[in-house]
Amino acid sequence: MTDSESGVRGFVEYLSRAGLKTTQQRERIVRAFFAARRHISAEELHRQIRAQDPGVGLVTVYRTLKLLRQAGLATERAFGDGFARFDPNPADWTHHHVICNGCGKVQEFEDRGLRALERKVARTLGFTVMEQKLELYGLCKECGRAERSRPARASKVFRIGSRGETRP
Amino acid sequence: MTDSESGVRGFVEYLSRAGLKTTQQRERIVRAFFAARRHISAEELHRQIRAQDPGVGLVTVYRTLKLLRQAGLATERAFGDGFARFDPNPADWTHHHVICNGCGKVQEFEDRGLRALERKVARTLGFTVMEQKLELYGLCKECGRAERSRPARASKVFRIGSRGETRP
DNA sequence: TTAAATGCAAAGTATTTGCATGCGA
DNA sequence: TCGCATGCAAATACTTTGCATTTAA
Repeated sequence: MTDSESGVRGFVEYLSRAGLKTTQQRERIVRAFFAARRHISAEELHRQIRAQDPGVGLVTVYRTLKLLRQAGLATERAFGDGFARFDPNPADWTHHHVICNGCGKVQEFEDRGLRALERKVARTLGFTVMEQKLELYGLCKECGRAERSRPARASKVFRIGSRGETRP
Repeated sequence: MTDSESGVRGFVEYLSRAGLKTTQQRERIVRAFFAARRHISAEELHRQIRAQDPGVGLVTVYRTLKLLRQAGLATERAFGDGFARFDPNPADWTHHHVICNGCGKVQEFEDRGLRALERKVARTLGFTVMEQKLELYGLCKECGRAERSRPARASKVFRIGSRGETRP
Protein backbone atom coordinates (compact mmCIF):
# COMPACT_ATOMS: atom_id res chain seq x y z
CA MET A 1 0.00 0.00 0.00
CA THR A 2 2.76 2.38 -0.89
CA ASP A 3 0.93 4.61 -3.32
CA SER A 4 -2.02 6.63 -2.26
CA GLU A 5 -4.15 5.94 -5.30
CA SER A 6 -4.37 2.21 -4.91
CA GLY A 7 -5.55 2.75 -1.35
CA VAL A 8 -8.27 5.10 -2.52
CA ARG A 9 -9.31 2.66 -5.19
CA GLY A 10 -9.55 -0.16 -2.68
CA PHE A 11 -11.74 1.94 -0.45
CA VAL A 12 -14.13 3.02 -3.21
CA GLU A 13 -14.42 -0.61 -4.18
CA TYR A 14 -15.22 -1.59 -0.63
CA LEU A 15 -17.88 1.10 -0.38
CA SER A 16 -19.62 0.03 -3.52
CA ARG A 17 -19.50 -3.64 -2.54
CA ALA A 18 -21.03 -2.71 0.80
CA GLY A 19 -23.76 -0.55 -0.72
CA LEU A 20 -22.32 2.64 0.74
CA LYS A 21 -21.71 5.98 -0.91
CA THR A 22 -18.54 7.51 -2.23
CA THR A 23 -18.77 11.09 -1.03
CA GLN A 24 -16.38 13.98 -1.62
CA GLN A 25 -15.47 14.03 2.05
CA ARG A 26 -14.65 10.34 2.18
CA GLU A 27 -12.48 10.63 -0.87
CA ARG A 28 -10.57 13.61 0.54
CA ILE A 29 -10.07 11.93 3.87
CA VAL A 30 -8.91 8.65 2.43
CA ARG A 31 -6.55 10.31 -0.01
CA ALA A 32 -5.04 12.42 2.76
CA PHE A 33 -4.77 9.38 5.00
CA PHE A 34 -2.77 7.33 2.53
CA ALA A 35 -0.56 10.31 1.72
CA ALA A 36 0.11 11.22 5.35
CA ARG A 37 2.93 10.04 7.53
CA ARG A 38 2.37 6.88 9.51
CA HIS A 39 0.60 6.58 12.86
CA ILE A 40 -1.34 9.79 12.50
CA SER A 41 -4.16 10.71 14.85
CA ALA A 42 -7.68 11.58 13.76
CA GLU A 43 -7.24 15.15 14.80
CA GLU A 44 -3.93 15.61 13.01
CA LEU A 45 -5.40 14.15 9.86
CA HIS A 46 -8.38 16.46 10.19
CA ARG A 47 -6.10 19.46 10.62
CA GLN A 48 -4.18 18.59 7.48
CA ILE A 49 -7.33 18.16 5.43
CA ARG A 50 -8.89 21.31 6.80
CA ALA A 51 -5.95 23.41 5.75
CA GLN A 52 -7.00 22.87 2.15
CA ASP A 53 -10.64 22.04 2.56
CA PRO A 54 -12.61 23.50 5.45
CA GLY A 55 -15.67 21.51 4.50
CA VAL A 56 -14.72 18.31 6.27
CA GLY A 57 -15.70 17.71 9.87
CA LEU A 58 -13.73 15.85 12.50
CA VAL A 59 -16.65 13.52 13.06
CA THR A 60 -16.54 12.42 9.46
CA VAL A 61 -12.83 11.78 9.77
CA TYR A 62 -13.53 9.47 12.70
CA ARG A 63 -16.30 7.72 10.84
CA THR A 64 -14.22 7.29 7.72
CA LEU A 65 -11.28 5.90 9.65
CA LYS A 66 -13.65 3.36 11.14
CA LEU A 67 -14.77 2.39 7.67
CA LEU A 68 -11.17 2.05 6.57
CA ARG A 69 -10.63 -0.45 9.36
CA GLN A 70 -13.71 -2.37 8.35
CA ALA A 71 -12.40 -2.41 4.82
CA GLY A 72 -9.20 -3.95 6.13
CA LEU A 73 -7.20 -1.00 4.82
CA ALA A 74 -6.16 0.58 8.11
CA THR A 75 -5.06 -0.36 11.59
CA GLU A 76 -5.83 1.53 14.75
CA ARG A 77 -3.11 1.72 17.36
CA ALA A 78 -2.97 2.89 20.96
CA PHE A 79 0.50 3.83 22.11
CA GLY A 80 -0.63 4.81 25.57
CA ASP A 81 -0.72 8.57 25.15
CA GLY A 82 -4.48 8.76 25.18
CA PHE A 83 -5.40 9.05 21.53
CA ALA A 84 -5.67 6.57 18.71
CA ARG A 85 -3.24 6.51 15.80
CA PHE A 86 -3.94 5.06 12.40
CA ASP A 87 -1.76 3.33 9.85
CA PRO A 88 -2.42 2.11 6.35
CA ASN A 89 -2.23 -1.65 6.26
CA PRO A 90 0.80 -2.84 4.32
CA ALA A 91 0.46 -5.88 2.14
CA ASP A 92 2.82 -7.74 4.41
CA TRP A 93 2.98 -7.28 8.15
CA THR A 94 6.59 -6.53 8.71
CA HIS A 95 6.22 -3.09 10.19
CA HIS A 96 6.30 -2.76 13.96
CA HIS A 97 6.82 -0.09 16.61
CA VAL A 98 9.31 0.77 19.31
CA ILE A 99 8.00 3.40 21.74
CA CYS A 100 10.16 5.28 24.22
CA ASN A 101 8.61 5.74 27.65
CA GLY A 102 10.96 8.63 28.26
CA CYS A 103 10.44 11.02 25.37
CA GLY A 104 7.49 9.41 23.60
CA LYS A 105 9.39 8.93 20.35
CA VAL A 106 8.02 6.22 18.10
CA GLN A 107 10.44 4.33 15.87
CA GLU A 108 9.62 1.66 13.37
CA PHE A 109 11.43 -1.49 12.53
CA GLU A 110 11.01 -4.31 10.09
CA ASP A 111 10.83 -7.98 10.81
CA ARG A 112 9.36 -10.72 8.72
CA GLY A 113 9.28 -13.32 11.45
CA LEU A 114 5.69 -12.77 12.40
CA ARG A 115 4.12 -14.31 9.34
CA ALA A 116 4.99 -17.72 10.67
CA LEU A 117 3.43 -16.89 14.01
CA GLU A 118 0.28 -15.73 12.29
CA ARG A 119 -0.02 -19.02 10.44
CA LYS A 120 0.53 -20.93 13.65
CA VAL A 121 -2.29 -19.09 15.40
CA ALA A 122 -4.58 -19.57 12.45
CA ARG A 123 -3.89 -23.29 12.55
CA THR A 124 -3.98 -23.79 16.31
CA LEU A 125 -6.96 -21.62 17.24
CA GLY A 126 -8.84 -21.53 13.95
CA PHE A 127 -8.43 -17.78 14.05
CA THR A 128 -8.51 -15.51 11.01
CA VAL A 129 -5.90 -12.81 11.51
CA MET A 130 -6.90 -9.38 10.18
CA GLU A 131 -4.54 -7.06 12.03
CA GLN A 132 -1.27 -7.54 13.80
CA LYS A 133 0.38 -5.34 16.37
CA LEU A 134 3.80 -5.73 17.86
CA GLU A 135 5.06 -2.99 20.13
CA LEU A 136 8.15 -2.74 22.25
CA TYR A 137 8.14 -0.18 25.06
CA GLY A 138 11.19 0.97 26.95
CA LEU A 139 13.89 3.59 26.79
CA CYS A 140 15.57 4.86 23.66
CA LYS A 141 19.31 5.26 23.52
CA GLU A 142 19.31 8.84 24.84
CA CYS A 143 16.73 8.35 27.57
CA GLY A 144 18.41 5.13 28.65
CA ARG A 145 21.70 6.95 29.05
CA ALA A 146 20.05 9.78 31.01
CA GLU A 147 18.31 7.24 33.22
CA ARG A 148 21.50 5.43 34.10
CA SER A 149 23.30 8.64 35.12
CA ARG A 150 20.63 9.51 37.65
CA PRO A 151 20.26 8.85 41.40
CA ALA A 152 18.52 5.54 42.05
CA ARG A 153 15.18 7.00 43.04
CA ALA A 154 11.85 6.76 41.31
CA SER A 155 12.24 7.12 37.59
CA LYS A 156 10.88 10.54 36.74
CA VAL A 157 11.22 10.10 33.03
CA PHE A 158 8.72 7.29 32.92
CA ARG A 159 5.90 8.66 30.90
CA ILE A 160 2.66 6.91 31.77
CA GLY A 161 -0.86 7.84 30.97
CA SER A 162 0.11 11.39 30.18
CA ARG A 163 -2.85 12.10 27.99
CA GLY A 164 -1.90 14.23 25.05
CA GLU A 165 1.11 15.62 26.78
CA THR A 166 3.78 15.03 24.18
CA ARG A 167 2.32 14.99 20.76
CA PRO A 168 4.82 14.31 18.07
CA MET B 1 5.46 -13.84 38.59
CA THR B 2 3.14 -16.73 39.20
CA ASP B 3 2.68 -16.33 42.92
CA SER B 4 1.11 -13.26 44.34
CA GLU B 5 3.51 -12.83 47.25
CA SER B 6 6.65 -12.36 45.21
CA GLY B 7 4.86 -9.64 43.28
CA VAL B 8 3.92 -7.86 46.48
CA ARG B 9 7.45 -8.18 47.76
CA GLY B 10 8.86 -6.70 44.59
CA PHE B 11 6.51 -3.76 44.83
CA VAL B 12 7.30 -3.01 48.47
CA GLU B 13 10.95 -3.12 47.58
CA TYR B 14 10.43 -0.70 44.73
CA LEU B 15 8.53 1.70 46.98
CA SER B 16 11.22 1.76 49.61
CA ARG B 17 13.97 2.20 47.01
CA ALA B 18 12.03 5.12 45.56
CA GLY B 19 11.37 6.74 48.93
CA LEU B 20 7.63 6.10 48.75
CA LYS B 21 5.31 4.70 51.37
CA THR B 22 3.85 1.24 51.76
CA THR B 23 0.25 1.91 52.69
CA GLN B 24 -2.50 -0.51 53.54
CA GLN B 25 -4.36 0.42 50.39
CA ARG B 26 -1.38 -0.15 48.14
CA GLU B 27 -0.76 -3.52 49.66
CA ARG B 28 -4.38 -4.60 49.23
CA ILE B 29 -4.49 -3.40 45.67
CA VAL B 30 -1.24 -5.02 44.66
CA ARG B 31 -2.12 -8.31 46.32
CA ALA B 32 -5.50 -8.37 44.59
CA PHE B 33 -3.88 -7.45 41.30
CA PHE B 34 -1.45 -10.33 41.33
CA ALA B 35 -4.15 -12.74 42.43
CA ALA B 36 -6.69 -11.61 39.83
CA ARG B 37 -7.20 -13.00 36.38
CA ARG B 38 -5.17 -11.48 33.60
CA HIS B 39 -5.99 -8.34 31.62
CA ILE B 40 -8.24 -6.89 34.28
CA SER B 41 -9.47 -3.31 34.16
CA ALA B 42 -9.00 -0.77 36.93
CA GLU B 43 -12.68 -0.76 37.68
CA GLU B 44 -12.99 -4.52 37.84
CA LEU B 45 -10.03 -4.70 40.17
CA HIS B 46 -11.56 -1.99 42.31
CA ARG B 47 -14.86 -3.86 42.46
CA GLN B 48 -13.13 -7.04 43.62
CA ILE B 49 -11.20 -5.24 46.32
CA ARG B 50 -14.22 -3.30 47.47
CA ALA B 51 -16.23 -6.44 48.02
CA GLN B 52 -13.96 -7.24 50.96
CA ASP B 53 -12.60 -3.81 51.81
CA PRO B 54 -14.75 -0.75 51.16
CA GLY B 55 -11.94 1.54 52.24
CA VAL B 56 -10.12 1.65 48.94
CA GLY B 57 -10.99 4.23 46.30
CA LEU B 58 -10.92 3.80 42.57
CA VAL B 59 -8.53 6.72 42.28
CA THR B 60 -6.00 4.92 44.42
CA VAL B 61 -6.36 1.84 42.27
CA TYR B 62 -5.47 3.91 39.23
CA ARG B 63 -2.53 5.50 41.00
CA THR B 64 -1.22 2.19 42.25
CA LEU B 65 -1.48 0.58 38.84
CA LYS B 66 0.60 3.43 37.50
CA LEU B 67 3.21 2.77 40.16
CA LEU B 68 3.21 -0.90 39.28
CA ARG B 69 4.06 0.02 35.72
CA GLN B 70 6.85 2.28 36.88
CA ALA B 71 8.15 -0.55 39.00
CA GLY B 72 8.24 -2.71 35.89
CA LEU B 73 5.79 -5.15 37.45
CA ALA B 74 2.76 -4.53 35.27
CA THR B 75 1.84 -3.81 31.69
CA GLU B 76 -1.02 -1.67 30.52
CA ARG B 77 -2.90 -2.80 27.44
CA ALA B 78 -5.51 -1.24 25.19
CA PHE B 79 -7.53 -3.77 23.27
CA GLY B 80 -9.65 -1.16 21.59
CA ASP B 81 -12.74 -1.36 23.77
CA GLY B 82 -12.11 1.97 25.44
CA PHE B 83 -10.62 1.03 28.77
CA ALA B 84 -7.19 -0.02 29.87
CA ARG B 85 -6.40 -3.55 31.00
CA PHE B 86 -3.51 -4.55 33.19
CA ASP B 87 -1.34 -7.63 33.36
CA PRO B 88 1.38 -8.68 35.77
CA ASN B 89 4.67 -8.83 33.93
CA PRO B 90 5.87 -12.39 33.58
CA ALA B 91 9.54 -13.09 33.94
CA ASP B 92 9.68 -14.07 30.31
CA TRP B 93 7.66 -12.46 27.59
CA THR B 94 5.98 -15.39 26.02
CA HIS B 95 2.41 -14.41 26.65
CA HIS B 96 0.50 -12.69 23.88
CA HIS B 97 -3.08 -11.92 22.89
CA VAL B 98 -5.52 -12.81 20.17
CA ILE B 99 -8.57 -10.56 20.11
CA CYS B 100 -11.74 -11.32 18.16
CA ASN B 101 -13.26 -8.33 16.39
CA GLY B 102 -16.56 -10.14 16.27
CA CYS B 103 -17.34 -11.10 19.86
CA GLY B 104 -14.55 -9.34 21.72
CA LYS B 105 -13.15 -12.54 23.18
CA VAL B 106 -9.52 -12.35 24.24
CA GLN B 107 -7.43 -15.52 24.03
CA GLU B 108 -3.84 -15.95 25.04
CA PHE B 109 -1.09 -17.89 23.41
CA GLU B 110 2.51 -18.64 24.14
CA ASP B 111 5.47 -18.08 21.93
CA ARG B 112 9.08 -17.77 22.83
CA GLY B 113 10.22 -16.34 19.52
CA LEU B 114 10.12 -12.73 20.61
CA ARG B 115 13.13 -12.83 22.89
CA ALA B 116 15.38 -12.91 19.88
CA LEU B 117 13.59 -9.96 18.35
CA GLU B 118 13.97 -8.02 21.56
CA ARG B 119 17.71 -8.60 21.56
CA LYS B 120 17.91 -7.55 17.95
CA VAL B 121 16.15 -4.25 18.66
CA ALA B 122 18.32 -3.62 21.68
CA ARG B 123 21.41 -4.13 19.56
CA THR B 124 20.26 -2.28 16.46
CA LEU B 125 18.61 0.76 18.01
CA GLY B 126 20.31 0.86 21.39
CA PHE B 127 16.88 0.52 22.91
CA THR B 128 16.20 -0.89 26.39
CA VAL B 129 13.04 -2.98 26.17
CA MET B 130 10.79 -2.79 29.25
CA GLU B 131 7.46 -4.00 27.95
CA GLN B 132 6.40 -6.03 24.99
CA LYS B 133 3.03 -6.29 23.32
CA LEU B 134 2.01 -8.59 20.56
CA GLU B 135 -1.62 -8.65 19.57
CA LEU B 136 -3.42 -10.35 16.74
CA TYR B 137 -6.85 -9.06 15.79
CA GLY B 138 -9.31 -10.85 13.58
CA LEU B 139 -12.15 -13.35 13.79
CA CYS B 140 -12.29 -16.33 16.09
CA LYS B 141 -13.38 -19.71 14.81
CA GLU B 142 -17.08 -19.13 15.51
CA CYS B 143 -17.26 -15.55 14.25
CA GLY B 144 -15.24 -16.48 11.18
CA ARG B 145 -17.72 -19.21 10.35
CA ALA B 146 -20.67 -16.86 10.88
CA GLU B 147 -19.01 -14.24 8.69
CA ARG B 148 -18.45 -16.61 5.81
CA SER B 149 -22.10 -17.73 5.77
CA ARG B 150 -23.34 -14.19 5.37
CA PRO B 151 -24.24 -12.07 2.32
CA ALA B 152 -21.22 -10.22 0.99
CA ARG B 153 -22.19 -6.81 2.33
CA ALA B 154 -20.54 -4.71 5.00
CA SER B 155 -19.39 -6.83 7.86
CA LYS B 156 -21.78 -6.12 10.69
CA VAL B 157 -19.89 -8.13 13.23
CA PHE B 158 -16.84 -5.94 13.06
CA ARG B 159 -16.57 -4.43 16.47
CA ILE B 160 -14.66 -1.16 16.39
CA GLY B 161 -14.39 1.50 18.98
CA SER B 162 -17.40 0.25 20.86
CA ARG B 163 -16.48 1.79 24.14
CA GLY B 164 -17.31 -0.46 27.03
CA GLU B 165 -19.94 -2.30 25.08
CA THR B 166 -18.95 -5.88 25.67
CA ARG B 167 -17.16 -6.19 28.95
CA PRO B 168 -15.88 -9.65 29.66
C1' DT C 1 7.17 15.72 62.71
C1' DT C 2 6.44 16.02 58.00
C1' DA C 3 6.17 14.77 53.50
C1' DA C 4 3.59 11.56 51.09
C1' DA C 5 -1.01 9.21 50.30
C1' DT C 6 -5.93 9.06 50.20
C1' DG C 7 -10.65 10.08 48.67
C1' DC C 8 -14.07 12.86 47.18
C1' DA C 9 -15.73 15.79 43.79
C1' DA C 10 -14.85 18.06 39.81
C1' DA C 11 -12.33 18.62 35.60
C1' DG C 12 -10.42 16.98 31.37
C1' DT C 13 -10.64 14.94 26.98
C1' DA C 14 -10.84 11.60 23.02
C1' DT C 15 -14.54 9.61 20.81
C1' DT C 16 -19.43 8.67 19.81
C1' DT C 17 -24.35 9.76 18.93
C1' DG C 18 -28.96 12.28 18.02
C1' DC C 19 -31.02 14.81 14.72
C1' DA C 20 -32.03 18.05 11.10
C1' DT C 21 -30.18 18.90 6.65
C1' DG C 22 -27.63 17.67 2.42
C1' DC C 23 -26.45 14.90 -1.38
C1' DG C 24 -24.99 10.59 -4.06
C1' DA C 25 -26.99 6.74 -6.68
C1' DT D 1 -36.71 10.15 -5.29
C1' DC D 2 -34.83 7.71 -1.30
C1' DG D 3 -31.88 6.59 1.98
C1' DC D 4 -27.25 7.01 3.33
C1' DA D 5 -23.91 10.80 4.85
C1' DT D 6 -22.69 15.00 7.11
C1' DG D 7 -21.96 18.30 10.83
C1' DC D 8 -23.07 20.52 14.80
C1' DA D 9 -23.86 20.17 19.54
C1' DA D 10 -24.44 17.42 23.28
C1' DA D 11 -23.55 13.22 25.55
C1' DT D 12 -20.46 9.47 27.18
C1' DA D 13 -17.20 7.48 29.92
C1' DC D 14 -12.47 6.55 31.21
C1' DT D 15 -8.92 8.70 33.62
C1' DT D 16 -6.64 12.47 36.02
C1' DT D 17 -6.27 16.38 39.28
C1' DG D 18 -7.22 19.90 43.21
C1' DC D 19 -7.56 20.03 47.85
C1' DA D 20 -8.49 19.06 52.62
C1' DT D 21 -7.52 15.21 55.63
C1' DT D 22 -5.14 11.10 57.14
C1' DT D 23 -1.12 8.29 57.76
C1' DA D 24 3.42 6.06 57.24
C1' DA D 25 8.30 6.76 58.27
